[in-house]
Amino acid sequence: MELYNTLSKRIEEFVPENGVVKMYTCGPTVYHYAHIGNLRTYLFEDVLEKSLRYLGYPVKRCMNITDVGHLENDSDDGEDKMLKGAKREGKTVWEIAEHYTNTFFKDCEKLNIQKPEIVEKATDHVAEYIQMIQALEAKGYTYFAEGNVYFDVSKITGYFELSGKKEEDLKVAVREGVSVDQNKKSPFDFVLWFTKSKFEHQAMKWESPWGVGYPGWHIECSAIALKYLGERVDIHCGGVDNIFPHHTNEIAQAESYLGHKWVDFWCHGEHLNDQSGKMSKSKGEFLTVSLLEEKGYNPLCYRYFCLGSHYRNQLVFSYESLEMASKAYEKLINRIKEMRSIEEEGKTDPERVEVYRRKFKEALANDLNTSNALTVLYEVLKDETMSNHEKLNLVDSFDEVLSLSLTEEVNEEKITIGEQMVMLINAGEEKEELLALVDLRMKAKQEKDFSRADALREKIEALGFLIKDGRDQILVSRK
RNA sequence: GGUGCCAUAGCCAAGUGGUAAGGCCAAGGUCUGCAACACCUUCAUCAUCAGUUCAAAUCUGAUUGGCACCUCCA
Repeated sequence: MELYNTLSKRIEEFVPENGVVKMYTCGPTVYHYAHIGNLRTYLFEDVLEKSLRYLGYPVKRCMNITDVGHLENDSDDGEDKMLKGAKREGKTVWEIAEHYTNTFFKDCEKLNIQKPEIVEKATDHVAEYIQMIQALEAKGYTYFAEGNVYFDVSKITGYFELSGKKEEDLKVAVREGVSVDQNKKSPFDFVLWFTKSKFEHQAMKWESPWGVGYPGWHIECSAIALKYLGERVDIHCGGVDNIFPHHTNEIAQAESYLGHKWVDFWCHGEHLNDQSGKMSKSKGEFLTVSLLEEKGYNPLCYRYFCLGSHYRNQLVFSYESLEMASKAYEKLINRIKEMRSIEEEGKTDPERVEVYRRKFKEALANDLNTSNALTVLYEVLKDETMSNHEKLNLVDSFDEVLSLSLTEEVNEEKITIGEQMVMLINAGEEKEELLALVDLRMKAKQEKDFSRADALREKIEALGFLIKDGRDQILVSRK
């Protein structure tokens, strides 16, 4: 598989160190709802994991839940995000963390994002952080100033490798609202452990050799990854914003701790933007999965929308685009549903099937070209030399990666009313009622009472079904 | 100020030197009592300029425009 590696800035052949791919993905900070931009990264990671499996690599994946408060910035005047969330909602930080962790996974579920095999909370690993920081301290990579333990960037080389920046080019505190921590020897030094809290009600704090406090915001991922995946990680993912400083600092501390290279591939997902730029929780409309649902969109439309683009391209969200994706997705689903309802004894050309399977794999193996993978899906649907049965086998197989719920079981039933064949798809409990309406409508049509027939069609639609007058049969399917 | 990414039809988007995939929309048509669905047909020379080459959307340089990163962030 070919994958873009942020470390080398190029596409490289990915080969796991030993058989199983050890994959670490930075998880959410659970202080608020995730917006669909946040979710785009998890979507990318989901597709990556599933693609690896599809291509034959077993995957062991770990993700953290950041439930410990991170400061809004590294200096003294930032606000603690968890605490801010708690204040906003009148809950304890622990309640906030639990609530938003749950909603995060619910959102993921709606987008068919599989929960990673290992999910670990930051607050459950304080002992590991302390142990790691102590080890770094013993090796001389840290210093203590004004109550906080800092990582000393000057002690290592290659600090800027991942970000591809030059130290002299980096401006400190260039963004508004970011101020410089005067205790640092170098502006790039970062906090490993805080003991100084200006928050009187700081709820999350722990005993440590440096005093009561809480961990810095880079140490958790490294420590959790080390504990569950061992000393070498094949792929470490996150959003592009994590490249600097989060992942940069992770490399610094983890490799200093280990004394050798830690992560082989760094993979980053680009952001979802709105028309004015990067989507954020504080600016513009707060686009959540629930909001999309409220507006009548199936969350999987959003998944389809993202799959149509490349994970390393910035993608601009607009309702127009979502609408397009939504239509395309519904069409796709209906087309496949219909295919399932039509029995067809076809001739088999195994080579043909293999060609598509190979093309699909090639698309994925080409740095996750999901857009082309979707094209292969459409090619399969269009292929006239294959039977529906074979096509559906491929569709089901592709959906292991695409996860667009293309494989949904169709409950079909053929019923003859008089001379007319009626095909019911997913009729469920409304079956009898539907049949009665279909029957009435047929009679109305025979009597050329079209206004009555139309009224009956509307009734059927009101029940949530579509009726199609085909040549050989009337098709009634759930919308 | 520094750095990086990007610019393909109304929209999304593939393409990485050999003459523009795919999807949505739109238009015309077949079917239909009408409609929906389905199906068929049509719909771009790739931001601009210059260069390299037998050949460029694809390489080089410049220009213009957009976005991002430079300690909240996916």
